[in-house]
Amino acid sequence: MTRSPTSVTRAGDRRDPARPNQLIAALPKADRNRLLGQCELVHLTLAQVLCEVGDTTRHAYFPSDSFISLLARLDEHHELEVGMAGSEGMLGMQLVLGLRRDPLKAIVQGAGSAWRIEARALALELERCPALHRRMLRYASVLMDQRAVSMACLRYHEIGPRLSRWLLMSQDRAQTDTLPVTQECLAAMLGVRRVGVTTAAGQLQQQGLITYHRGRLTVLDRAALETAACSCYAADLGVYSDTMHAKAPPTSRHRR
Amino acid sequence: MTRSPTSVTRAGDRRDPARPNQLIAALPKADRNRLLGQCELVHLTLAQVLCEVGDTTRHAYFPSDSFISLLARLDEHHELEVGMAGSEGMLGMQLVLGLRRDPLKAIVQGAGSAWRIEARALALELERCPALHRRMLRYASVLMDQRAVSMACLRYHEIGPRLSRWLLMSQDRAQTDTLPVTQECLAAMLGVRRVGVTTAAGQLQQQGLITYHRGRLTVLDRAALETAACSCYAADLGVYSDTMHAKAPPTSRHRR
DNA sequence: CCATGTCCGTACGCTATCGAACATAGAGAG
DNA sequence: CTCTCTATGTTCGATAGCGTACGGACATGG
Repeated sequence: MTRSPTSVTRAGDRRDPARPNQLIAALPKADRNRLLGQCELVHLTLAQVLCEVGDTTRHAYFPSDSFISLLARLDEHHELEVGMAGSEGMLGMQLVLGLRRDPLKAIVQGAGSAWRIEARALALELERCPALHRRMLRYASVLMDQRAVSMACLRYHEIGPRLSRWLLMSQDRAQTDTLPVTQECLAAMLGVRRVGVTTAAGQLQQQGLITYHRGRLTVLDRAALETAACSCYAADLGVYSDTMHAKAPPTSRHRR
Repeated sequence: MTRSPTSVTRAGDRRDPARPNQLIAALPKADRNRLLGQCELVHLTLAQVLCEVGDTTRHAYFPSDSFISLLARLDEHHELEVGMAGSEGMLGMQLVLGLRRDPLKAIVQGAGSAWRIEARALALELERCPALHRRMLRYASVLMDQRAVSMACLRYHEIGPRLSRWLLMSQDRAQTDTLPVTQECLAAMLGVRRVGVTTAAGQLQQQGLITYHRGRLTVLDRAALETAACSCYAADLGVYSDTMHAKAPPTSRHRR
């Protein structure tokens, strides 16, 4: 069950093999090791469903080179991605907030490995380690703020820029230029028709920013893609950076 | 600065004069009184701006019979309501999460009173009172989940049902049938044109569900309005109820 | 009583997107 | 090698909502 954190990295793909989860990596060494000692390393396969709305949460996941999409469902035909979790984040925030009911559907969008910890073990660690708890709560704040940004984005931005943003966010988390996504899949994430994706992606391809073929999409010109994306991509990064690196306010620690 | 919590209720309007803030009311009596002792009662006036994005948070607010809209801004002309806070909630969640930067713009949508506590005092109380902290974190979870619901709603539901939902949510928080809102204001909240509101509200009025005139909108048939609203209204209530009343998971308290 | 500003109704052209359907072609299985 | 499935491209009409603009009704205050 518990493995040494050094047995963690996996060879065989073109990603940075030493990439840790950023929520864990920045912890004090003792806390980090104790937490990792409670985790097991699991491999997440593409399209794997990690949880459905209403499930009882068994584990939290800290992706290293995998990443996960969080989906809200209205009904059969209407679902929408409301967030992503890669090495910068986690799945299972509800545990940090004291709850054990999965609020969203989670599917693996990028195959790879992740640290998995049991709900109970995480709860114990959170009690035991204030630094961990503080860091997770900051990430909760990031999630809320990013969700607000995404709401405005969803309302006011068009498919092309939103698609570009999605590709950039995915590329950041997948750490690879080639993403295994079909247009059908992209349409579901963005909450638009596949035809809309065909049009938008076709334009990006014509401009030489991306290329794709039967479920393999490759980013060719990342800089140009950043220009094509809406401002929400940069906003998201800014929120993460500002929030996670903000100075602690007075009395949020016993001394400062 | 500190006032007796019994000086709190105000006469002179048609709302339930004894309505407390629900986040505070359910606390153990000692904790509740200590918290209220740190609060001051303030009157919030319609359209008052409580904070802008990026401000340093000075206070948290616990509305009693007032309520507040939370707005995300992309630019001058594009803003969007991403949440509401009435007696069921609070403004200033970032303080609970260990941050002092306002993530959203907050404006008073329904005049009335609220308890206000200084950022530092709240932080101290949160450390001192685990029950308070737990309860606030649950509310954080509610906010996240409701935001996910609202995202899907924004994407897939039409103006009419969304308007109906907004009116119901406002009525719940205002505790009155008549709301002081113009169509211009509704349009800004929903992220649509005023003309779109004119059409949708006109239909609701024709059907006898509401009536309005120059900035005063009255709900006539609440039951019918609930039918006209999208499912997200009920979903929101369900999320709040389920989350706030959920049993604590194992080890989220030292004993259970 | 008039002037001004706010609020609401209506109208016009336009576009992004929808929903559905059909055609083509590559990839994988047998 | 063929067959089948999946991914992609294309087309069609329909529509909800956009941006803009104008006019009328009403309230307020001098």
